[in-house]
Amino acid sequence: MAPPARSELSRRERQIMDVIYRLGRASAADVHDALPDRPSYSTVRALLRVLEGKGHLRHIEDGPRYVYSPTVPRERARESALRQVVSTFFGGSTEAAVAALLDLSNARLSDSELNRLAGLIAQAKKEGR
Amino acid sequence: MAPPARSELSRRERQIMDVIYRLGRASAADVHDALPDRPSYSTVRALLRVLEGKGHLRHIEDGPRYVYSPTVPRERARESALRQVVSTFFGGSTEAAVAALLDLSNARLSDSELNRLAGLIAQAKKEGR
DNA sequence: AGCACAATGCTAGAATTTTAGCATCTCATC
DNA sequence: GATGAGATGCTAAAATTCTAGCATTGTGCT
Repeated sequence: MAPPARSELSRRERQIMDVIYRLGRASAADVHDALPDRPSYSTVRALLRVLEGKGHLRHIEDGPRYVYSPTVPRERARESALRQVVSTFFGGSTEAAVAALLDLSNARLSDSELNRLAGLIAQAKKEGR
Repeated sequence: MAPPARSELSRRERQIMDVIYRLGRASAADVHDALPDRPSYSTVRALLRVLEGKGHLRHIEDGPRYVYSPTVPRERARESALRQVVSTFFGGSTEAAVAALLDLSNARLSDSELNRLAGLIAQAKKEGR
């Protein structure tokens, strides 16, 4: 019953899962609005049903409409996503990935953010992790 | 002629691109070996040709065989990948993403790695970025 | 109770993706 | 220069994905 790995998702399925992770939870209309190359509303609903059938999504009823959310919580999903990126693009080096993140042109971290990160690193060092 | 966005890739295409980014460059046989649910060798070659046609890959001849490499260099591709993850799973917060990376259970950064990162952060602070 | 609005379920067809087989070519070796 | 191993190109068909239309159901308002 475990949801298939993300790498098993088809193109549209992936796009939809991304939208839902971005929004946290979403109605069919929300997904429809956010999707690139918007297919018909009807299509979106069909895909949501497929994703639910495969165990990627669940829904609750909010009045007349369904609100979908991922079965794999955001925190776990993003952990996998990070691992995937680190392994595919950074040869497994977390350090290199962090460095690249700090370099992202649109990153523009504020001083307080940088201070917090410095704190996290200091702590990691202390813990001998 | 620009290669379509990564989000446009089909399932197998994506898997193949991941393999090639992981390896840097790869022959059809390399890709075949690394692919999950290994399809036939012939299938892999067909997909490589498709990806080349779409502008994602190029190849050079190495004696009798083709060696494929991405048209978008690793550095640019990984930047996009990071942006994508940050935006989808971290609400656009680079800080949160870095914190999550440091937390990855299998990360185990060494002291020297942590020191280097601390240096990078100090530098970012200095540069007022 | 009746009506309009907005949602869902289902189903079938189009389009794309994925697959494998077969013919051909090249390189190294004998 | 003939042969075998291993590579590629092409093509057609299976499988999956994607799509939209239509029927139905439910909600809230008058």
